[in-house]
Amino acid sequence: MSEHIENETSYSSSHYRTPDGAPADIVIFTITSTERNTGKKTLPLRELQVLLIERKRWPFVGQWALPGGFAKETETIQACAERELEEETGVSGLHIEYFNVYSKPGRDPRGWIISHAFFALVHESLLAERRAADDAADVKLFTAQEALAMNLAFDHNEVLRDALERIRHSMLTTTIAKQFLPEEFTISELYQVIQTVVPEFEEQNFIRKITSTQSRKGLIEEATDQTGQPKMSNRYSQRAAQLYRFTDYVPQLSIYS
Amino acid sequence: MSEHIENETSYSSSHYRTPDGAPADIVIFTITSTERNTGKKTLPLRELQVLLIERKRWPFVGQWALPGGFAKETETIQACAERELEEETGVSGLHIEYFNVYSKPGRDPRGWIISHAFFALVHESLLAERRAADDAADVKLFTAQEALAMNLAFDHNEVLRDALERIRHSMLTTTIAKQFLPEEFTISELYQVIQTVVPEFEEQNFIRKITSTQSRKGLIEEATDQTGQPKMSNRYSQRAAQLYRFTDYVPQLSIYS
DNA sequence: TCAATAGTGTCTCTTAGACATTATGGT
DNA sequence: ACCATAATGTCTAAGAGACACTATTGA
Repeated sequence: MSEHIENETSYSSSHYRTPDGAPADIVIFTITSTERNTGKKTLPLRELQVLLIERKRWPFVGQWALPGGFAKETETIQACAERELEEETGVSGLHIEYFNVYSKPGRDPRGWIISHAFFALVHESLLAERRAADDAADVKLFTAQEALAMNLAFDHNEVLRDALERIRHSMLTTTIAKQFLPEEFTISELYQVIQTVVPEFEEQNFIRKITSTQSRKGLIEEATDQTGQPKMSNRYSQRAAQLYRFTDYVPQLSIYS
Repeated sequence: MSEHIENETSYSSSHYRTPDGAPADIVIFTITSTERNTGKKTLPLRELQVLLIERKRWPFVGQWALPGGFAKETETIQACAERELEEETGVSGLHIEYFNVYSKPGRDPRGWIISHAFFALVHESLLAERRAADDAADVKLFTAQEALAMNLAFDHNEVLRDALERIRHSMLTTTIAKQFLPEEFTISELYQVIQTVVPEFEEQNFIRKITSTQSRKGLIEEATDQTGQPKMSNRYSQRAAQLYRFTDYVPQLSIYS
């Protein structure tokens, strides 16, 4: 067997070129809801949005980019990403997930810089507050389609595309929908959130399938008040709708069963 | 909004500490089959194995580690991993997949070294040949359990644990089983491969579910010869078994439907 | 009373899940 | 004839999928 690179590259051989930085970039997703002003109560319009920042320094001055920053030697890449996310939202403990590394030579004019990409799912209320509190014009939400059509800095178009693919897959296979919903939500809200991220998603008998606790093994459960009475909401319609909450059940999928 | 790190860390500020290398480590999985020597034809014993190398240099001299090596400035991390995999197997074009980054401070005594972990799925024939052709004693296959119980170099125990979790999940949700199977295989072979990676997997009516093309949408199809006759195999039993092949159908899973 | 959302009835066909049973063919 | 593997029969209960239908209530 041939020598392994890791043996050849010993501690003393510092004549090898080393990277010029290890950044984390974050695709911050949120779903905004805007009221439709008909006379009647209606379901809001929901849109999948991405937070971008306008660059002020070389390289890519004036272009929009994903937020991010360089990791320090004393922290993990994940910690770096969490720190950046907190800087953008003012809140910690949000859902953040690593999804890919970007290392194409020349991707960053500043040198050999391998970027680590995360996506975060944030409830709109957090970003709305943040934007309101800030008067800088260089941070904005764009719809996913808008952002994809822009000419982003670095290879961020590719990063964003990959992130979208990932979130679409996760939306259908995990319970990340809860990141975009209040603790207690109606079936329509859940359905709308799924459709916002995955427009192709369509289930005629959605309410039936998801509430038939036998097959879904209790993915969601009815919300009740202290007296055990079912909690209802009429924020979107005259007729009140049952509120549900996610349980902690983690569904296991399989193509073979 | 506060300044972003990426703006503060401009091209000229090279006073920041930079990483000392960007390696890729590869968890090379294979499934070995060993004949049971009963008089009768039987299904072979299958085991999930991992390729490890014994380190010859500082750090962790004499300890077992995952194969890997440092990326060059002129290649992507993925290309580096593919190169390493080809060095181990002598073959290119194998299934290789990125799954995580490891960046805990101090994980590598040589410095600030952020490692990128891949897993590869290799048919046993490729590694068997390789081992036979090579007289070095520092490359070996271990069963997954053995490897996990060892004290591996760096944080490779953690990497291996994560890789195992990932491959177990992928085995049930994607068609990676085909990486461990010949082009045409029997239902028992497929079942055995799945069970080797995911011992908990048990389906009473496996053959029925997977061959009922209506629900599985033709995940696999019967292998036939030139005349359209079904191809059979009796390598594991007296009664010949139908051979199947994977189609290119990619199943879409959802917890909501 | 209408609009917009919430939810149920009903039907057919398919699938899940559990077990029992039959098929094959070399040693 | 036996054994290990391959495959089918049969039954029940549950679910998928399609569509029509009823329920609620503020403006």
